[in-house]
Amino acid sequence: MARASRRLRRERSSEDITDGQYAVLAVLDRRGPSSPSALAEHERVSPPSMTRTVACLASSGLVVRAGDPDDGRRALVDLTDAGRHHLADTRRARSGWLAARLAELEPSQRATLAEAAALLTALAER
Amino acid sequence: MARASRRLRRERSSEDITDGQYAVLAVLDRRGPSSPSALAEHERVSPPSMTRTVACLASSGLVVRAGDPDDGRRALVDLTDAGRHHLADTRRARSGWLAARLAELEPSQRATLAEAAALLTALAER
DNA sequence: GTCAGTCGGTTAGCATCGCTAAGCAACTGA
DNA sequence: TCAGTTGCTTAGCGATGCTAACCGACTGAC
Repeated sequence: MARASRRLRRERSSEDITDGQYAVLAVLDRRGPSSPSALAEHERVSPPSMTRTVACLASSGLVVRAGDPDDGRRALVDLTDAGRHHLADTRRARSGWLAARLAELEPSQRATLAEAAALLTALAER
Repeated sequence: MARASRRLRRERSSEDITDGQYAVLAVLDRRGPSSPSALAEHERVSPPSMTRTVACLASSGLVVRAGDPDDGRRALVDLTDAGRHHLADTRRARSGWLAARLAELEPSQRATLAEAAALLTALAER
């Protein structure tokens, strides 16, 4: 996994958004506004790490932080329109190399990878 | 993959050897003495990064660097006895959590993960 | 034989990303 | 009302990745 991750990273080196930031944008897109701690738990990262990631996205204008009206401690992070567009652009850019590699595989091999991804996701939640 | 990696890392946080260092020890054990550049290529890492990893292992006495008698530029990295022992210890320590999680899966699911690992290894080599 | 170019490895220095410790403000319950 | 908890952030460290630049050893053309 580590070797594959490093190999993949090489293909994305020219992008202006990091891996962790992209993951957060994707989660916000799929799940809607989320609190920093919910994002941290989902990504299996400590709250301070998520604070930093969110701060970076916010300073780029891709997300906004809003206070929860019911609980002054709580914050809610949400995508901006710029964030949504950026997510779409990044998705397009990232699909290139990996999609080409996946296309070279047998359908059953792609299925194996998909199943393994689900297993790893479940494993990460233990 | 990123989430699973971070989850796994939590289980190893108390160890005295890092992930990359462990990987290098394992490669040396399996393949025998190797040059830094061969190690770097295998791990999909830049030569300077591997230099640092090897230097750290060497200063811990787990590997030794020897010059190639035929080519003065070349270096060969090899395990010391301490390195071999350390590798065995670390292997034992690391197997705990993951082995327990894997034991909870169906045999077919473990097979899926094994196949996926092979596919990812091949993918990393492209 | 020599000297320019290449090659393997390293050093220097930077960015990112993970963490823990500690702080602050908001909430909660005895 | 006030002590404890909770959610988030700030501060600061360590590990890991990179590129640029350097050095000594080799190689090949002359």
